[in-house]
Amino acid sequence: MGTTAEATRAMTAPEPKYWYLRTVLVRAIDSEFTPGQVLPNERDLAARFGVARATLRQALDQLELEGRLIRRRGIGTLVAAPRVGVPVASSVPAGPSGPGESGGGEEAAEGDSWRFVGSGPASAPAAVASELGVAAGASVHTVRRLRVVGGRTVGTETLYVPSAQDGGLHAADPAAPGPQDGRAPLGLAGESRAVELGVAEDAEARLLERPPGSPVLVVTTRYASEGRTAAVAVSTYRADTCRLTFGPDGGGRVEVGAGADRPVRNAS
Amino acid sequence: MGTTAEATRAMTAPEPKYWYLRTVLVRAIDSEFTPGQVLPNERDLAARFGVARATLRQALDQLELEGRLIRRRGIGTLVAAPRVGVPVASSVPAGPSGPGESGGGEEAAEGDSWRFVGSGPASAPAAVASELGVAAGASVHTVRRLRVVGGRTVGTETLYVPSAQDGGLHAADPAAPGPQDGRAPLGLAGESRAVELGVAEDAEARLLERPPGSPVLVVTTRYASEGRTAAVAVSTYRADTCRLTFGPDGGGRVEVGAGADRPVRNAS
DNA sequence: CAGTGGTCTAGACCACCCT
DNA sequence: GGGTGGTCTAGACCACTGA
Repeated sequence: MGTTAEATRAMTAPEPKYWYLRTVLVRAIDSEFTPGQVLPNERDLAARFGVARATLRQALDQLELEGRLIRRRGIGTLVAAPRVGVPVASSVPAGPSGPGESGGGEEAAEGDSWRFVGSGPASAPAAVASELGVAAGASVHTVRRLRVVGGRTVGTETLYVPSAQDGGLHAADPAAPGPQDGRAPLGLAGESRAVELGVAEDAEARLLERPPGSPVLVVTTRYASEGRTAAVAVSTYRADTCRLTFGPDGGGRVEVGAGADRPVRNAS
Repeated sequence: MGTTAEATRAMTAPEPKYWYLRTVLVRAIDSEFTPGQVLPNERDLAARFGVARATLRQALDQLELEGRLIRRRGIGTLVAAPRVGVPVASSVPAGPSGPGESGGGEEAAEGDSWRFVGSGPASAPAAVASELGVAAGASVHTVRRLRVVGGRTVGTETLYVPSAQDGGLHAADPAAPGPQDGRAPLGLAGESRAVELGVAEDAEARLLERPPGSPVLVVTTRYASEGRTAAVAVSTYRADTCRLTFGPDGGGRVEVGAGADRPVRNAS
């Protein structure tokens, strides 16, 4: 019984203990726990599995990275709810009954909005400068806002616009407190996006209510106008709680718990 | 001298050592090293900074997660090259001079293709089943392929198609070895995608030439036909080396080293 | 073989939360 | 105060690489 796992562990380059623990914990979480429930504390778990606490923590680190667990200092380790689907606008005009107050949501936990934080001039970071085609360190106009879903801050966004063109674009200032639609800031067409993994720096971590170093999904959006990049937005989303959704249908409404619960990656 | 950092460390909830180390290393990497260069070994670095090796490793873990470092057992710790931009097709018809052989790339390191791995029936994982609207565990047709960029395997993809409709769709089998275009498999419109963070399981880790538990970007694509989901594809991309690009322009060609080197996330 | 990163241990102290 | 997760240590052994 259960010899399968142990046999695997014995031969062919022994599986690390922490990876084995992760497997066991995944099964336990999926079958015997429900979201919000607290797991036994780390010292107990380590003792129960007969490993050092550091080894157990290595397994928990994995599960937290996968968004299956949430660890809170002073509280305990909780089973996480499925990730919330966060629409990343895709040039889709806000449909009838614009989002923000939900127009027929599937869950109670709606409420998708942007919260204005601040704006002002700043010297363009290297990457942004090259993207905008301005000199490195040149002064650009920035707008900072937060993405709030279901009362939780899940992301941040900084919009960079060359100071020169500010006048023309600022007319319909996109990130002002007002508009809560998921549409593209600025009345521009031809966006292109890139998504990659990053970690939250100090200031950002505070905004996202996470410790520094927490994984985030970094979305870089280029807004093109007349063939040139008119603005760049850099957004970061909590990787633990967010599933970014793209495309025509995902462009408007927050999905929570809808659709697949977990990414699937076991063929055969 | 350097009192700034230490003063910060002293007051206001002392910054963890590993986070401070990360900051120092980031600066060193960006200024004094070039991609491919090897760092001093962990024991030396730890001694140099006056910390335990485990603490230093915590800092290196962060940097590896950010894609700034690559650690190879038996070799050393290398400075990573900027992430490669991997186009995620967006229903854009392959332009003239279809991708695959490059039609005017900006770098020599081109070569973007899919490599067929295998196909066959499989019982649908829960999440896929619900997405396709079939019974959990129902038999579905699967196609597995690898994304190869510049000779390196950077991603995997598993396509799930309900067995019932197989006949009709299979006519233009999309994932067969032949077609190397970045276009959507199946001649379907109305895709929608979701991106989230995951970790590579054992089999997948081998395909991606990474240890189990490595972070991956999981892309779930729904292919709609006549308002219903006709197929689901689950792709995973190495989070350390990939920057996923979306949109009209990013839809065809691999960017490497083009554009921004690093995501920018320091407004102020 | 020597050198590297990967894993694991046993223990300590700290920061935070709740009662 | 008592319990929790977060950080850090000093040391050990293993697995892999390359000469």
